[in-house]
Amino acid sequence: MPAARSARRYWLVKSEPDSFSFHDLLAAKGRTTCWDGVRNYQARNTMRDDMKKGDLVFFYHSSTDPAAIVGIAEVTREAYPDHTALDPADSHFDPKSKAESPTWWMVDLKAVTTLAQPITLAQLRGVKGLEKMVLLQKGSRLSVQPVSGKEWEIITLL
DNA sequence: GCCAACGTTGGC
DNA sequence: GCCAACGTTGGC
Repeated sequence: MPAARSARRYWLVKSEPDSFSFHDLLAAKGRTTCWDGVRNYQARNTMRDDMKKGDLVFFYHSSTDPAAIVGIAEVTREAYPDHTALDPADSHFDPKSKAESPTWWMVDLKAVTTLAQPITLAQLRGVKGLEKMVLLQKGSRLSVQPVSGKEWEIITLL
């Protein structure tokens, strides 16, 4: 038997809906996609080291009006190498990444729930208890980020 | 479209 | 190791 897993953790991923929307995730095979193309080390570390199968993820639409959390997804596969970094034809190609020692990693995400009503960024900014949420920090642009258990509870109860 | 904030790169 | 220059993110 594997050791008892630690408590489920919570995350938030950003996507520009013009590139890949929550609707696109719902339409994907198995409602699942690999979260490729992340090229930020902090976000990479989160995916490679911290996101575990069964963790839940807010799916956030950025650079759109209004920016908002639109759905919930689940981690269904833990970190594996991001193949797009090794493909010269891919826009996310990174010549410094090697197959034998990948620089970039990704997880699989599966759509779980569409929010009946998107929760907008402006709305989140007014919610007590979310003052320290990474998403709401000035200048925050991390595309894969942690959400505390308390923050998750507050938001899902809105 | 603007631009502030941020991460990365590269010269020194 | 510093830091200016650059490219990107993402709200507005």
